[in-house]
Amino acid sequence: PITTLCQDSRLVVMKDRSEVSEISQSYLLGWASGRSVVETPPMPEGHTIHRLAKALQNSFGAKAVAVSSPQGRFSEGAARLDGRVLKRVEAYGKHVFAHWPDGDVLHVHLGLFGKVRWHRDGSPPLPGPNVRVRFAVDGTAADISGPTVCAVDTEAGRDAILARLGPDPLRADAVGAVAQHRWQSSRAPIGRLLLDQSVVCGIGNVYRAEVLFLAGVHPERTGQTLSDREVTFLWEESVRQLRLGVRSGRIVTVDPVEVGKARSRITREESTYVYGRDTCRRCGSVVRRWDLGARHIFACETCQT
DNA sequence: ATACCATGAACAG
DNA sequence: TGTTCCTGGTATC
Repeated sequence: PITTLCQDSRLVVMKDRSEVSEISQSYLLGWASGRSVVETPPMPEGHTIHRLAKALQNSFGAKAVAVSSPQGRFSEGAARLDGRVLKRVEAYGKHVFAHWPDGDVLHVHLGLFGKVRWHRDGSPPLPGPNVRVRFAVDGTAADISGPTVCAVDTEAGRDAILARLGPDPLRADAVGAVAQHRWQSSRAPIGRLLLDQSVVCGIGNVYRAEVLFLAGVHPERTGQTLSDREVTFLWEESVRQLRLGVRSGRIVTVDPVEVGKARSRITREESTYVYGRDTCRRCGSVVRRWDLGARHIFACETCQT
């Protein structure tokens, strides 16, 4: 049997490798090596980043952390932070900020390729050649590779980044009305506005397609044409979906009852109504796929008007 | 060995 | 709008 520790500390036991993909390909690693390894999904959206911040806080907060940069591209920053006590880790949208004494703030953005591998079995393996930064305390290590941003900043720098971000649906202090007002003031298509992190932050390409589907709104609709009811729904559904994502560690936007999976595992293919699909999970119509905002967008033109 | 693709975003013009 | 940067899994030769 293969035993793997999840990021949320659940222990999963699998019979063999074939069960790995059913449970979560990107979350469960280590079956080959016998190690307990957890990995963030590739191409993270806001929910993954909030989970990451919590995991870093839990494992390394209030501890003296060994910080290194095996890859070498963050050697200076690592040397600056190495051995110091990590105060607090927070997430805002898709950004992670790790706060250290004396106003140092490690800013990490995983971007499209960034990934975190956890080693919790007490003997972390040697880091791979692309590990930008490793956090290690006792037997636990977190390896960050491929981030688009990994830099030591200041508290003021962190504040400046927050200032150019829209409200984050996952933050308790988020003001949804700010995003709703921006949407209704814009002539840009709502499908573009949902990816614009200065309007609302944390939503990525999957949640964009799915939240628009759930609202019954076509991605090409101009922000200005959206009713109060529609923008309210879009915000509240973003909050709901992202929270579900934080809880489960994966994006599952379908209603399990609607798709007849109330009691069984929902596979990746079944987890969305339109994203990445050929046909609509609700009505069976052909899903249209095109480019919007330099990304693929998916929509059911029967369900979304 | 190589190509291609992806849940991101800054930047040039 | 197009280009660039970051990585690695899968498909194709």
